[in-house]
Amino acid sequence: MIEVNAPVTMSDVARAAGVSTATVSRVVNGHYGVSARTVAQVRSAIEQLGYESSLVATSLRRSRTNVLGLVAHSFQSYTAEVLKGVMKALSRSGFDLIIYANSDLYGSYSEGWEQRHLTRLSGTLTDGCIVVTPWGEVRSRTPVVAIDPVRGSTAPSVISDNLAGATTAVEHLLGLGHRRIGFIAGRDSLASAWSREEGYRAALTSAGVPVDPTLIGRGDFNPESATPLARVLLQRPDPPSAIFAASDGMALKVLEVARELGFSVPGDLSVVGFDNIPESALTQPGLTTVDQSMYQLGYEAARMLKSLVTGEWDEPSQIVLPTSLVVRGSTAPPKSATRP
Amino acid sequence: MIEVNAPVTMSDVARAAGVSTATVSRVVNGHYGVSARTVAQVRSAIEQLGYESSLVATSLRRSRTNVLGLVAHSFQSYTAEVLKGVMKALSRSGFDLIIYANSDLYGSYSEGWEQRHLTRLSGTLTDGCIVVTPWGEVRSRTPVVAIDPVRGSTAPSVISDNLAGATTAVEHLLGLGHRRIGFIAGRDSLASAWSREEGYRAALTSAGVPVDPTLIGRGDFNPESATPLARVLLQRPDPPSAIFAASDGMALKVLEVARELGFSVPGDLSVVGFDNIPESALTQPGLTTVDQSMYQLGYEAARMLKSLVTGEWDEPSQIVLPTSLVVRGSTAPPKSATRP
DNA sequence: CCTGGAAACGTAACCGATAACGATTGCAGT
DNA sequence: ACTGCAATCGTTATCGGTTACGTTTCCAGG
Repeated sequence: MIEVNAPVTMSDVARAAGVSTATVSRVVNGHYGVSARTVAQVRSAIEQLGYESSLVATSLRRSRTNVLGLVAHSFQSYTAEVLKGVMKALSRSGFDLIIYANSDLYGSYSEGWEQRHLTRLSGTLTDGCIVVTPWGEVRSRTPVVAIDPVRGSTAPSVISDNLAGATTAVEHLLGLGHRRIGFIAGRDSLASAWSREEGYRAALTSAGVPVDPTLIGRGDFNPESATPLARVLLQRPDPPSAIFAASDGMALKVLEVARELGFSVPGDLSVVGFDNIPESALTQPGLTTVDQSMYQLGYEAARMLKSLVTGEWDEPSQIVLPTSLVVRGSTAPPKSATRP
Repeated sequence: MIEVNAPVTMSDVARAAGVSTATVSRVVNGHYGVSARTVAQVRSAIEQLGYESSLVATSLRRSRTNVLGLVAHSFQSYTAEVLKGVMKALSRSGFDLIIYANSDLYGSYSEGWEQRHLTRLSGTLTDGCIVVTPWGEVRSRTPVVAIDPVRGSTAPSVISDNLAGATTAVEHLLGLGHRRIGFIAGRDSLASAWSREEGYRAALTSAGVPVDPTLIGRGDFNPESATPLARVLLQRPDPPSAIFAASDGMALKVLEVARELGFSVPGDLSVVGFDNIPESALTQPGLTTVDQSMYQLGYEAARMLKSLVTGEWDEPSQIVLPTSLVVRGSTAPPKSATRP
C-alpha cells in the first residue's frame, strides 16, 4: 500500500514550464529578474505538479532556512511543557520548528548527544537551536539557547530561579516544624541542580539547623535514580521527617517508596518536589512542589533564539524566571512536632 | 557571542587523514574495501576533528536515513501525549525522530499543511512519517501512518473506538436522568468527529430520546471554536441540562462559558468531554470524560510505521484502540430530575 | 618473470536546490 | 541602423555527502 510516486523536483517543474531550474528557483523565492509571463507559467506548472521545495536540498545550499531546532534527550512531561511554550512563541513568526529526539535513551550515544544532534541539524537544517537540559557545553555554527544550562555556562540560556525556589520549599518544611529534612539532589553538572542544593543548605543554615550530609542522596533528575536513594533514607533507624527532592519526577518516586515501606504521607513523612509537572497534581495526596513554568521557559527560550537568529537581540543573555511554592497534601507538620 | 567555527566536513577529515572523501565515507558507513590501517587513520582524524556527518547531506544522497518523522498541526496536550508514546515505541530501535511543526497556525498555509510538511520531509529526510489529525488524504513516497485519520481513509492509521466511547458517555448522562443533552461536534472531516457524533445520536435514539438538531453545535476540535457554541446553547430560554463535547479542549471551554454565565457545574449543567487530557483532572470540578490513550495511539502508530519502513508488516493496517469512561465531578443528575 | 584477479583507493557524477556569472534579448537614445 | 544599458534567463559551480566506475597496488599461481 505504499505510494511510490517519485517526488516532483524542481527540474520537473522547469521542464514542464519550459525554463531552467534557476528560473524556477527565482520564482519560488520571489527573486527579482523574471518576467510576469514566465512567473505565471512557472506558477501554473508548480500548481499542476504539486511541487513543494525539498527542505533538505534547500538547506544544504542556503544559509537561512527559517527553521529553528530543538533537541532534547528524552521526552517526558518536562519537555512536553517546554514545547508548548516554544510553539506559542513561534506561532505566526515565520519560523517552523524541527524537534530532533534520539531513541537511544541511556544508550552508548548518550554522552554528548546534544552535540551530536546539534551538529547534524545546525550544520544546515536549522537557523538556530534550543537545547533542553544539556549534558555539557555545546558549540555550534548557529545560535544556541540552553534551557536549564550546565553549571558555569555563560552561553545564552533560560533558567528558573532555582535558589529562591528551593529555599522557599525548605523554609516551608521548616515552618511546619520539620528539622530532619532529607534531600535528593539532581544531576550535578546542571546549574539548576546545584542551585537547588544551595537553596536547601541556605534555608537550613539560616534557620540554625545543621546540614547533615548523610541526609543528602545524589540523584540525577532521572526519576528512577531516586528510588534506591529514598529507600536508603527511609530505612535508616532515624529516618528524616521530610524529604525535599530536586525534581517532581524524583519526588513521585519517593512517594512510591514511602508507600511501599509503610510510611503514610504526610503523616509519617512530608515530601516536596520541584517543577510542578501535571502528574504532581494527580497523586493522592497531591505533591507540594515548587512551580517553575516550563511553558514559560520554552516561551522565553524561543523568543530569545528568534532574536538571536534575526540579529536583533538586546536583552541580557541569561534570563531567570521566578518560581512559586504550590502547597498540596504531601506536606504537614511532623508527628512529633518538637518545639525547641 | 555566536560561535562561528566553520563546521567540520568530510573533506576536512579526508585531508587530515590523507585519503579521499570516498574512503572516509566508506569508513563512516562501515563499508567493505578499506584496509585496517586506513580505517584507523580515518577514525583518528574523525576523533580529533570531532566530525559528525551532516544529516542533510546524507539524506539527500541516500534513500534510507533511519529517521522517522512526525508532523502535527498544533502542539497541545493531545500531541504531547502522543509524542511520549511514539518516543517510547522508538526507544532503542535505531530510529531517531524528527518532529516538524509549523508556526502558521490558522495562517494561510493551514490548508494542506500536512501535505506540505510531508513532502518537504519525506522527500529525503525521513524514512516514513506519522501524521497527527490530518486535514485530508496525503500522498508520500515513503510510508505514512495517520493518527485519527480523515473519514473514509483506507490508509494505515490508528484510531480510538470513538463510536463506543461516545455512546458510553451519552449513556452515562442518560443514566443520570438527563434528557436534553447538547453536543458540540468536532471537525467534520475527521473520522473521529463523525464517530463521536454517531455515538451521540445512537445513544439518544436507543434510549428513545429524539435528536434535537438545535442542540448540536458544529465545532472543529479547536478549543476556541466551542466558546461561541456553548454560549448559544446556554443562553437559550431552554438550555440543555448536559453538554457532551467531542473533545476535552472544547469541554473545558464549555466549563468556562458556564461559569461566566452563572451556571453551576454539575448543579445546573453536566459536562462530558472526550480525550482525557491531563488538564481535565485539574479543573474544579474535574471533567468527566472518555479516556482515549493518546500515549497508546502514538505508541501503536510508531510501531506500525517502524514495521512498514522495514517492510515486515503483517497486521491489519487500521488499528482501533478501546476507550473508557472516566467519571469525575462535572456530571450529576439534573436538578429537576423528571422520572418519566 | 609474467599474468590475472581481487583488494584498496581515487575520480567524478549525482542527489535537489541556490547563486554567481555570463549570455541573450529588448528597447531607448542618438 | 548602431550603441549601451537593463532586464531576463541559462550555464555552471557548489553545498556535503554517497556510490558507480575506473585505476592502481599487491600478491598468488603458472
